[in-house]
Amino acid sequence: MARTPRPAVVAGDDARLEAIWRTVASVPAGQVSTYGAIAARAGFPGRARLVGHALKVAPNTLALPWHRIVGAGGRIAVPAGSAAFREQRRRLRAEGVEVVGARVRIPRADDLDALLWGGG
DNA sequence: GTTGTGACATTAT
DNA sequence: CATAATGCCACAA
Repeated sequence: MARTPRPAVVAGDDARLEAIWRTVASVPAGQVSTYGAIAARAGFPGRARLVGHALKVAPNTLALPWHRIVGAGGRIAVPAGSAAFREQRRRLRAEGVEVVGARVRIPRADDLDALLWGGG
């Protein structure tokens, strides 16, 4: 048979991205989450970078709330001053999220979303 | 196959 | 709060 073991319908990489996309989409408006939390929720603890990559390669048609995903401590992960940064800050503020500099004023965002997802 | 970089996290200093 | 070091995985050259 073919010596190219290249499964056309392999769900290796795509499956992970889909899982992450779904988790990101599950973040409620007005609430922010972190890469680590999303990764853990998607089933990939410790793979925060994978989340970043997933968002980067995420098709625009999914309309994922990427602006609700911030770094640890509510730190915006995009370069301050860039178009993405302003866009994210603008969207977060539009959803009632207080943004100061390159940070969102959400106390213990990690614990909060974890509690929200774990308790209800 | 190695190296460098990255929309990251955590711990230590 | 900033910097350095380490871990983690995916991708481009």
